[in-house]
Amino acid sequence: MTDPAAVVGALEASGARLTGPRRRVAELVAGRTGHFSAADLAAEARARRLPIGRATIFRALELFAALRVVERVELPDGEHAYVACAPAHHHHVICATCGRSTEVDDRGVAAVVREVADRTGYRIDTHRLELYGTCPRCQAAAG
Amino acid sequence: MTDPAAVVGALEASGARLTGPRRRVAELVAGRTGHFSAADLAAEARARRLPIGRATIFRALELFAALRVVERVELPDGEHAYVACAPAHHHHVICATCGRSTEVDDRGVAAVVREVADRTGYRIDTHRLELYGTCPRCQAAAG
DNA sequence: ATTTTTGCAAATCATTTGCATATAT
DNA sequence: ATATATGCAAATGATTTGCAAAAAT
Repeated sequence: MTDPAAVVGALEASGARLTGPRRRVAELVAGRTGHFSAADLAAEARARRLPIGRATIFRALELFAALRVVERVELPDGEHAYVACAPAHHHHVICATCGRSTEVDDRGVAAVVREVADRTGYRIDTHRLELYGTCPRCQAAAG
Repeated sequence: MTDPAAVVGALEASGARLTGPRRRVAELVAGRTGHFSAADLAAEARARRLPIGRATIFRALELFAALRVVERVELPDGEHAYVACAPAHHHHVICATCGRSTEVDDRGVAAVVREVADRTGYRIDTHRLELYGTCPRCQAAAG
């Protein structure tokens, strides 16, 4: 549950046009707590009778990803999904039970990256860390 | 460039049947240094006139992934690919230029995972770390 | 003999694209 | 006005599936 305004703000800042469909996609994205697929958003749009074309959803998500207000992740089973996020480098922990995702800052990871670079001789430009588990709430529920 | 015998051995150990097509896929996989897609293997099979159906390649890769002799990764651009690997927990550094991949052990990552668990309250079951950069050879080539 | 695996072609699914129209600036 | 974004429907591309035939145990 992000603030839709954050997404809208990023759009304005980027110079991209603030259109109705994009606002609607932003709203759908902001309303999500966990990870979601393009198809999920399309289904919700259909259910809520929001006028947004399927292609537009893909294009909006691509744009949002470029603006870093959304991040594309791969779930452990190989499926593609997106999560809403703050525009800074970070990672996510994803709950396998409810799909909720929580952001994690870079602390510690940078050191790992440095060490890997030293040990392998690679120059490392990017990395991606995804963590999967059970969130506190689902642990309590299962408890 | 893995040993095809390693893949074959894993097959035997798992109780899966050791068939001609699977041997051939194992050989194709073993001959790869970097990451590859199912389509890459299919193309090579076609070129070398190895009799393997497209569906069988997908099925074999799925099996190998379950046996952990291959790992499915997502490249920075979102494409799916596979890399051959030893059946233990580890990560990969992938060269953005030549596609070569190098395995990295878990050192350091475990600590990061622990810290994230502490900070977020999640119980963390799995994680995936992918690193992208330029390998030593390509750095040298680029001058 | 029995069970698993294969190959093919058809089906499915996600994503992309062309293009004329509509909209934001 | 002008550039950009949209919607649709068609195209693409990857992966999956049904099913009868083939091969491994």
